[in-house]
Amino acid sequence: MVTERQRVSIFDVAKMAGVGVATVSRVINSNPRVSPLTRMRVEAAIEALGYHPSRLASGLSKGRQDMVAVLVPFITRPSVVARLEGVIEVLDRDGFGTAVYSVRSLEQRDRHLDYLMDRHAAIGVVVISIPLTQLHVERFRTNGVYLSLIDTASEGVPHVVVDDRTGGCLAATHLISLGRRRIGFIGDEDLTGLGFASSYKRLCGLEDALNNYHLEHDRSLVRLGRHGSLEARQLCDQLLELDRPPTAIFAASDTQAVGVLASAEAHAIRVPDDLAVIGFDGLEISSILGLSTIEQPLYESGVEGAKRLLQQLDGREVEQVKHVLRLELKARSTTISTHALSKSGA
Amino acid sequence: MVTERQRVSIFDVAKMAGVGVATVSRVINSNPRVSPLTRMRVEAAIEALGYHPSRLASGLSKGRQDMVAVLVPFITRPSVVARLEGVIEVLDRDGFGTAVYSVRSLEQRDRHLDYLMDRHAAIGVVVISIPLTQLHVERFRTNGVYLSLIDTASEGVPHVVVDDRTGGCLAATHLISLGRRRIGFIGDEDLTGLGFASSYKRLCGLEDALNNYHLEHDRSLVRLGRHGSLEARQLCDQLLELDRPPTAIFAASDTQAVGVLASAEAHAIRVPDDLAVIGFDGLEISSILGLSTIEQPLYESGVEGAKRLLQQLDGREVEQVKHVLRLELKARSTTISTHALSKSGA
DNA sequence: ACTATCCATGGAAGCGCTTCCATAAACGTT
DNA sequence: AACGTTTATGGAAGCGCTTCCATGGATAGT
Repeated sequence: MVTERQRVSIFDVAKMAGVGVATVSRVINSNPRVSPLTRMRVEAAIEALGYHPSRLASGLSKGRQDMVAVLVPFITRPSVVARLEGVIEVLDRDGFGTAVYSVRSLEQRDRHLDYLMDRHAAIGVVVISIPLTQLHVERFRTNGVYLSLIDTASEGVPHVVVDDRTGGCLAATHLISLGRRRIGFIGDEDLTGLGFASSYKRLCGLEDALNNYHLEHDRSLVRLGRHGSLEARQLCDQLLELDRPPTAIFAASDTQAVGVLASAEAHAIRVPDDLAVIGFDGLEISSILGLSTIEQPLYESGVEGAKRLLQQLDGREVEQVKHVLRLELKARSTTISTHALSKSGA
Repeated sequence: MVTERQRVSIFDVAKMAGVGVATVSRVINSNPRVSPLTRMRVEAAIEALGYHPSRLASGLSKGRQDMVAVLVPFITRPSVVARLEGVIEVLDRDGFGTAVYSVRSLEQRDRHLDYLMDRHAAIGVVVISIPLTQLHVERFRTNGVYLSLIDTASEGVPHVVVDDRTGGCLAATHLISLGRRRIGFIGDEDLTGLGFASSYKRLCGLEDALNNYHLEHDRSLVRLGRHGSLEARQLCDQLLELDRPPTAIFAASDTQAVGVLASAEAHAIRVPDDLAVIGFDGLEISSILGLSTIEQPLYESGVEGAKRLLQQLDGREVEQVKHVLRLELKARSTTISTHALSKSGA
């Protein structure tokens, strides 16, 4: 272990500057009640000593700290990361640190949640895409930990979401309007028990659309599996090898749609002629691949979610508990024939 | 502002259990020097009161805290996230929280670094893919903050890296061995001033390979731009529209290779027949797309990097300051004709 | 000129925890 | 039975900061 230099504390600075600790504290916290001369002396001492205030001590003393926790599932998913980026950016701009807690199981969710309930583990927490039980929410309230939800909702807690069901309907309606009738669906199977619901809601949206057109929904065209391109490709293989394969596929995410595209290619099935494909999310990959998709403002959801946490910290009421972001259909070359499309497809 | 319940402290627990605070502290920290009976009484009181120890107070008192900071550039890049995931996982397993600091500019890098130098902002920091100056490193040492580097190196600081240059050589050699002579390169231009070097090193590797075969390197086939599929596609467009377009392209990352593939498709250029394409990283997308690539263990680099930080925290010397992870050529259908390849390509 | 304010400042009491030290009880030893 | 050990436990002093309160000098109001 390295022999450590004795930490320089506020006391050392005070001594060197010939003032009291209270004054040093005022300087650090930009309290105006310090004469310019004194302030300069203190600043000089801080500089000379290479003093850094201890975040821990300050937090303890103030009874509040500058760390916000973010709970994220499967951090490798591009949609999650895009949201996270928005969160981090906003928090950083306001001087808060972001502690990321990754959860991939119920056990992990509860462990982290338990930890965070402690008022001092984080001043507030942002939850991305993980449904919370009413019990959790209650405990947050009891413990006085602020909470902001992204892509998940809970009674009375500020949350920013999109309408997945309507999004699903939008996607399906697009396919139907293109004359497709046999629409396959590839989505997530929730093996974690965490209760992810967006894939399911999008499927409901698909059925809504079918109903609107008085079309029967062939349940055998629905395939659920682990989230991922590889898994989606396998599921799609099953679909395409059916006696009566679908003429269109709606994938619950762009990631899965990529797998669908790969499967189609492997089966030498032409897209969009023989198979129309649409995804969900609007990841960069969709625009590169010319993948039609329902685009949602991921980054922005993070920004918005973080802002709403900050509002609470400031003691302001969040004016609009439920914030709904809009969805946008991006019709590209996996649903619309290329010659009918402008060159770029973006 | 919500009226807050008075926080329950260790003192309340002690009173309720009829013991001293020291004993409660021992129970919390699983100190064996507590009789089973007393332990039970204390635990009951903790439960009854819903007590949670304050991390801040504990950290302050112990003079160490349980938060590790991770500095990451462009958190949305899949390669960065994969590394980050490894880091988080290991730290979490050891009871450490992970504070993520995203840096996209020099200013941000320095601001975060300044902040972290304070011994108490984080017990240690893991830096991913961001070159540090000798000055920074020095200050870390002076301030007694532990440091572990991933995908970047610094004299005397534990780091885990791959040999990008050799990787580049590997990729290029593969292309050359396939009979390709005019090899284009699409890589990163460092607009941030942060000094990312891997793209450049991979380019050097390409030249090494060319030299090995006594081939001339046509510099006009090198195109650098912002990291991203879209940008890479544009750069590739330029290359493919040349009078003498390249017969192979080495992209500095899979993300960029995806852009290359899109460009080739738009130009109706057959891959791999007319154009062989190879990427770098081994992201999931490469295996889905059948993209040849140089695979590096990203997740593992995070794991390894975090472990080395932990070793330092434990006061153990890191045995091997420089840890080199191996690279692996994945030859798939963008370099090798499909019929010569097994079905899956993974 | 005298009091009522205001301001810059220092002292000291916490914030909630850990840990050193002291104490007393329980144990084993000869 | 007297002694040295070991063990469970409590008290109290910090950890480094913020902030309430008090103080004294300067300023302003009448």
